[in-house]
Amino acid sequence: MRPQPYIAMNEALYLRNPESSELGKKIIRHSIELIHLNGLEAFTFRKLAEHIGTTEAGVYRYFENKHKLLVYLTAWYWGWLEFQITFATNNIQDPFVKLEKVISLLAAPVEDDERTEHVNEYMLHQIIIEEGSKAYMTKHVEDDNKLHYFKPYKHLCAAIGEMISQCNPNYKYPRSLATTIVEMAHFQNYFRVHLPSLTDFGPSKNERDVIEFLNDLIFASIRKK
Amino acid sequence: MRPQPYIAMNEALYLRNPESSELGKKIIRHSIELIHLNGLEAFTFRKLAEHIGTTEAGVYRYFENKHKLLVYLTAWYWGWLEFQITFATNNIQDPFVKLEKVISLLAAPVEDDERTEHVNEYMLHQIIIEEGSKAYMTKHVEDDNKLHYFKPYKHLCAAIGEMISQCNPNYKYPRSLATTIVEMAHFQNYFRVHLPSLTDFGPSKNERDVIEFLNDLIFASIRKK
DNA sequence: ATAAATTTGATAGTAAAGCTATTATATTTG
DNA sequence: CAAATATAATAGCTTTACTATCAAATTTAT
Repeated sequence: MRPQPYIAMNEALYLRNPESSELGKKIIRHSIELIHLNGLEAFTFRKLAEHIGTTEAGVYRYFENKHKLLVYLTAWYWGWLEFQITFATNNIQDPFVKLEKVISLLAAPVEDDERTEHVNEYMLHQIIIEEGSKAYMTKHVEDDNKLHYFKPYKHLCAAIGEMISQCNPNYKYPRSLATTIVEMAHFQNYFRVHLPSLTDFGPSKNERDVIEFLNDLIFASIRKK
Repeated sequence: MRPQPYIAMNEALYLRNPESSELGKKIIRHSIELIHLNGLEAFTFRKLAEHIGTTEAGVYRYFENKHKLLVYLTAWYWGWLEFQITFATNNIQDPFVKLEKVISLLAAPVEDDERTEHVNEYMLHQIIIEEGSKAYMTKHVEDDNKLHYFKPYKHLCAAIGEMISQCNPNYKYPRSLATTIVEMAHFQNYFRVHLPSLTDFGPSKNERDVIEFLNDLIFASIRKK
């Protein structure tokens, strides 16, 4: 019996809660579809509105601009993923096994979670890989950070850092290693697909290779000494 | 006696070679200044033209659009950095020492290279940290890749991968580890400055911490077994 | 069941970004 | 000095990003 995931969202990210109405849920569902299909650059509120069958002004009533919508989607994703991780590692005692599980969940393909009607997690995962870092790679990161936009991401990284410290309390860089795991889970998969010569995974290979690489990298550091 | 660095640029990146005229060099110099100051998002050819004292159309004669200009700047940076690395590791025999030097060059602050009149490498380095991944995180990566836009980046990563293999011919992921070094040298510095809670480097700490983290991470993997 | 409140749709409009074209004037080069 | 090339000046067009207004529809509270 898998419980219904509840993702608490920062209210500063939206003008009207998209989960509270049909139009709002449509905005989420179709923005994921459109960004997944054409990328963030080509995505506009006008195109989204046309796609949904509403008006531009209608979308603007929910989100101030497309950057906030992207941050909303990334925050949602990290919240959802931490929920998955918590659930999947709940009854694992060994922190090494726990961490291995986390690496798998980060680097393996994500399947659509049917419990969340209006969010396609498969597509959202792809969006996070391709556009996720743009959420915080801006001149206004600091402001956004003060408004706690990145809390779910930071919370997840902190949790992973905790696991690392449990594996080896003397390891000096648990948080930096945690962000390395998270970022590299995505970057290596991105390179594997789009710029394969930057990786050691042939074109025919799959995500297992990325997971093996990360396991090798991370546990060599943690186990050392 | 440091030799004059010559950075060979892919001609597909520009309409007119910016190095071939005064206006062209001004475009490079001032776009670096403006992107460094306000970020890529706020940067437009109109503002650049005003800043230089020319017209928008004048800028468009050199670069098709701001994405190609960004790719040009990143390609230039990676070309310049590989030149620095080649020069700095030229008479080092030990591949471990070589790799350590590379990590330093990647993660330490960059000073302006006075041999290059129209490029401020300090600012350009900051731009690469903050905007660099946007050069290949697009829906048209594959097309851009076919036109060899990312050659300098890939060439540098390949060279680092070579060094890793020299350190340990049995290490299975030299190229993925190379991209991990390059990306993390930038990401950890970005997080250190803008989202410090994602790292283990306090706010007062400097780039040395990032270098130590990377050395610890990389050599644990390579030396293993 | 109906009045009040809220949500949505339709329409309009503005400023800036992104890009192209044309012609005149400098400047360089042959 | 003529020819070729580079730059400046101006204009214009489409799209993006965003705001405002008002009417119609739907929900909710009494």
